[in-house]
Amino acid sequence: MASTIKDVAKYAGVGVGTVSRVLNGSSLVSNETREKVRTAIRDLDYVPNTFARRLSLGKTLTIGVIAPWFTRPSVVERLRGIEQVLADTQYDLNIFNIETIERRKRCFADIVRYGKVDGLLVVSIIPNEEEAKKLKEANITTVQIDARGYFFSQVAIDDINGGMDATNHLIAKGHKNIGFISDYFSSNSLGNNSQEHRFIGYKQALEAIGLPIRSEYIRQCPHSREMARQNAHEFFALPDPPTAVFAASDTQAFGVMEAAQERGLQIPKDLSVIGYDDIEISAYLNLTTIRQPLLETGIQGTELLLRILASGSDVIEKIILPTDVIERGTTGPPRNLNIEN
Amino acid sequence: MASTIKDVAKYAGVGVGTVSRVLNGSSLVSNETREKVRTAIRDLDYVPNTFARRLSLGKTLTIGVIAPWFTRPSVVERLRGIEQVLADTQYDLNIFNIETIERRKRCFADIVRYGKVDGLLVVSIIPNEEEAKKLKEANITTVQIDARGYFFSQVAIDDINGGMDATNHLIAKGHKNIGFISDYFSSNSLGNNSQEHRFIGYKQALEAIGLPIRSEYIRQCPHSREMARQNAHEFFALPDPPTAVFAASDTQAFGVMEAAQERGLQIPKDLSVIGYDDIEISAYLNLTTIRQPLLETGIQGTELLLRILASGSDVIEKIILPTDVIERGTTGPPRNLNIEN
DNA sequence: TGTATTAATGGAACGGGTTCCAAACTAGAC
DNA sequence: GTCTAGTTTGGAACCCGTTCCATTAATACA
Repeated sequence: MASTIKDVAKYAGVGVGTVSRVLNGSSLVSNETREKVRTAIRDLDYVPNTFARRLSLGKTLTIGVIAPWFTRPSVVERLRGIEQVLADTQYDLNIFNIETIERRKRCFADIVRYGKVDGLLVVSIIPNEEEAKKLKEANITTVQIDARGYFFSQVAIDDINGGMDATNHLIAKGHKNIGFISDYFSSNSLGNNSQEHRFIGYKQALEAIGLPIRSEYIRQCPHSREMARQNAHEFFALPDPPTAVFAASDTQAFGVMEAAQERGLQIPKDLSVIGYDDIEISAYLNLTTIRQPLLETGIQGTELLLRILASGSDVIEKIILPTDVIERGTTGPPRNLNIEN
Repeated sequence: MASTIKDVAKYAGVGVGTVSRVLNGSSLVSNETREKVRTAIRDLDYVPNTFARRLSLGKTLTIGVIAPWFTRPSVVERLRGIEQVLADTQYDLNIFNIETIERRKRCFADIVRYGKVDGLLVVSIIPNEEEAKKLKEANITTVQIDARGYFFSQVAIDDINGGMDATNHLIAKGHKNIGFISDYFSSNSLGNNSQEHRFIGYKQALEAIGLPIRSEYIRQCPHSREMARQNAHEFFALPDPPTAVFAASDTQAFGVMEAAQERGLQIPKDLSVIGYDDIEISAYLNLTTIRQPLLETGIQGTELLLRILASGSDVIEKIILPTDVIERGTTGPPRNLNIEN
C-alpha cells in the first residue's frame, strides 16, 4: 500500500542504504544523489514506517508521562506544555494517569518491564528509592516536574521564594501577625515537599525583618477546605489573633475565608488571606494568591528531557522557576492601619 | 539485554513459531509444550518487543485521540474515560491537542499520512467531508465522541433533551422570562453543534407550553466567564429582564452569577441560574446544572471503537446518552411568586 | 499392517527500516 | 601511468516478532 524505502530506492535508481542516509541527513551522500532521492520521496509521497525505524534503532522514540490527579487543572496545564513541545518532535507521548497507589506501582513496574519509553516525565510525585533504581537500571532517562528529589534532573517551582513572596506581600500591607496553614509536610504518600518549602519561605520572610515565629500561628492539617476552616476558627479564638493568613493552597485559603465569614470578619478589612496555586476558581472568588508557571514547567521539563536524551549526559540538572504574586481582593492593610489612615 | 523470542525458544527447546503460538493463544500447541514455553517465559522474564510485533502484524496497536480545548474540564473528564479503558488493553494512546485551525488541519493530515494509529477518537469536533474521506481511505476506524455527524459511529449527548430539561426545570419553578446564553453555534471553526442543540431544547421547551421566544433574551458570545458576565448585564438592563438564565455551559453560568452579584441581585431570589456540564467547581459554587455523563462518553466511545476494530464491522452505530438535572442552590421560584407565597 | 487424516512443530520468509562492510570511483601525488 | 587516500555507493545482515509451509508424529480407519 504505502511505499517503502525499497520503492524509493528503485525509483531513484540507488540502494536502500543511500535513501536511509538521505533521510537521516548523513553527509556521505553527493548532492546530486541527494536530490534524486528527494525527488523520489516527493513523487512517491513516501513516509518512513515509524515502527520499523524504532525496531531497527532499538529506541522507542516515545516519552512517557506519569501524572497523578490527571484531572486537576494544574496538572492539565503542565500536560499541555509537555504535549506542545513534543508535537514538534519525532517523539510520541504516552500518558499514564495515576489515581491510586496500586496504579502507581503498576505504572512504574510496567514502564520498566515493557520498555516502551526512552524518557519519562514524572509530574508532581517523587519516585522512591526503589523506583528510581529500577528506572536507572532500565536506562530510562527521567526528569521530574514539580517535585524535588535527589535522583533525577528536575524542573520545579521555587516554593521557598513563593512562600516568602506571599508573606512579604502581607508584611508590605502592614501585617505583623501572620498565620500559616498548610498540608502536612513531606512524608505524605507521594513524597512531595512543596508544603514544607512554602513554610520555610514564610519563616524566612518573618525572620528577615525580625518578626517572631509564633507556633500558635502555624497549623498543618489535611488538604481540604473543611479542615482549613476549622483551623482558621482556632486562629480567631486566640487572644491575639492573626490579622492575615497565608494558606499554602488556594483550597485551604477558601476554608479560611469561609471561617472568616462565619465569624463575621470582613475580608480584607478584618482579615487578609493569601493563597497559593492560582487555580481556576481563585480568580472568580477574588483571592489574592501565588501563581506558579504551570505551562512553563511542562515546556521546560520536556525540553530538558529531550536535551538529556540527545546529549546522553548524566549530570543532574535542576531548573527552578519563580512564582508571581497575583493581587486580588482578599488582601489589604490590617484594621488598625485602616483606622489610623 | 532484554530477552527475545529466540532466547525463549532456545531455553524451552522449541522453535520460535511455537513460542509465538503460545504467546498468541493458538490452540495448535500441546499442553506439555505450552507449559514448557510458559516456564521459559517466566524464567527469562520475557516481554515481547511491541514494535517488532506491530511491524510484523502491520498494525499500530495505537488509538489516536483528537481533542480541542484540551484544558477544559469537560474534555479532560472524557480523556480520563478513554485512558481508563485503554489502560487495560494492548493499545497505546496518542493524544493530539488542537488549539488552532492550523493545528487541526495538520493533525488530520498527519494522522492519515503517517499512519500511526489503527483507530481514532474524535472528541467534540466533527470531521468535515474531506477529512472523513481521507480517514476512510487510510482505513482508520473512527468514532466520534460528543458530536453528531453522518460519517462515523458516535457516542453523543442528547443535548436537545438536556436543553429542554434545563428550561423545563426553570419553567417548573414558575419562570416565564428565561434568558439563554451560549457560545456561538455550530458553524464555528470546529463544527460542534452541541450549543445549537441546547438552544433547540430551550426553544422547544418554551414553545411546548406556549411561551414566546424573545430574541432579546437570547445571546451568543465567546465561551468565557467574562463575556457571559457582560451579556448578563445587558439582560439586567432590559425593561423586562429575565428572572432566570439558562447558560449553555457552567463557565458561562458563573459569569452570569458574577454579574448578578455586581448588580446586587440575590441568587436565587432575584435571579435563577442554571448551567450545563456540571464541571468540578460547580458543586462548590452550588450551581444548579445539567450533568452530562462525561467520563461515560469517553468510556463508551472507546469501547465502541475497540468493538469495531475487533469485529471489522462498518455499520454506523450511534449511542446517545441522557443528561441529568442536578439541582443545587442557584434556582428557585421567581420573586413575584416568592411574594405571592 | 498399511494408509489417510489430523495434530504439533521447526524454521524460513517477511515486515521496513539502519548500519556496517566491501567495492567502485575520484582526485591528487609522484 | 601508477599508487594512495578519500569519497560514494550498494546491499547484506540485523532488529524481533508473525505466519506460512513443510515435516514429523500420532491417531483413526479399513
